[in-house]
Amino acid sequence: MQSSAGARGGSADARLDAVFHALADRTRRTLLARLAVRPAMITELAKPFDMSLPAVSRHIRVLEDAGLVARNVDGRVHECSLAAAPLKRADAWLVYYRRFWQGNLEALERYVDSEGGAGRRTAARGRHGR
Amino acid sequence: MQSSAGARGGSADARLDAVFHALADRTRRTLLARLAVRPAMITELAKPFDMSLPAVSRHIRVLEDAGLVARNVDGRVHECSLAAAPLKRADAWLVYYRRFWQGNLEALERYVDSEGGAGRRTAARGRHGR
DNA sequence: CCAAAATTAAACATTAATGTTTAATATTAT
DNA sequence: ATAATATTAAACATTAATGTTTAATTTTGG
Repeated sequence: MQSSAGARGGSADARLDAVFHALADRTRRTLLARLAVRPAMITELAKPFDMSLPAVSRHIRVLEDAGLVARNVDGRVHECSLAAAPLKRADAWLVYYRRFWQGNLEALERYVDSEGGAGRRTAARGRHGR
Repeated sequence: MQSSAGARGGSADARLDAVFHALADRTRRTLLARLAVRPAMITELAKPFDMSLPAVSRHIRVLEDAGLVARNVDGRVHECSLAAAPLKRADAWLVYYRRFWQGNLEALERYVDSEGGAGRRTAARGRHGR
């Protein structure tokens, strides 16, 4: 697979940085949700937002750079579509922590035992103030 | 209980923003991985990093604000521990897109089924027997 | 009491992220 | 050829994010 436009290029860490950063914005998440329905062009994607077209255009660019959006230029129209592969990466990162909230204590206990650690449960620990 | 620093407070969107933003940094992801092993105090957490202690302290604060780290102050020592609940939120967001990379319809079915609880929809029940 | 230890607060310097508005660039349609 | 479309590029203004270094603050061990 060649390195074309978005997503690739950096280390695994840099790629995760890009993906999580792309997801850390409501507008961009909304764009992804929209693209999950079906592909659309920039103007169309921008319509629902109370924001200038260039601004949305750049949000899409961020998504594209993270590899989350693929772009197919046809004349003056740029058709964007969802490219979920990088989400798989995010999911793969996340899966490691799933055991901490799934209540699957067996896996956690097994792990803690193997570490011989002073592990405690990670539910809601004490409050804190500052 | 006042709404102090961590996690809650904002809208679902704001919370997701905070979580994804917190994850969009290698240092912070490394901190979480470390805390997944066992709780630790700030100084201890900072040691492995080639960065000043205050800098790490602030990374931890970002994680705390996202609700990903719980802090238990004991004297001058702040013991931090992983609080994975917000990751569940991120995971819940992500799961919607899982079908886009899993290529099979089982994932979609799993998703639709898991809609049960609050907003259950019966549409795709028993579509394609398996 | 006093110095060491554990942390955060302050004060700064830099760079990244976001939005806006106003061009500039291609493409198409008339 | 022109004008209308679809998009990005530029130029700016602002605010957020990160790091550093140098104080404060609060505890704790002697």
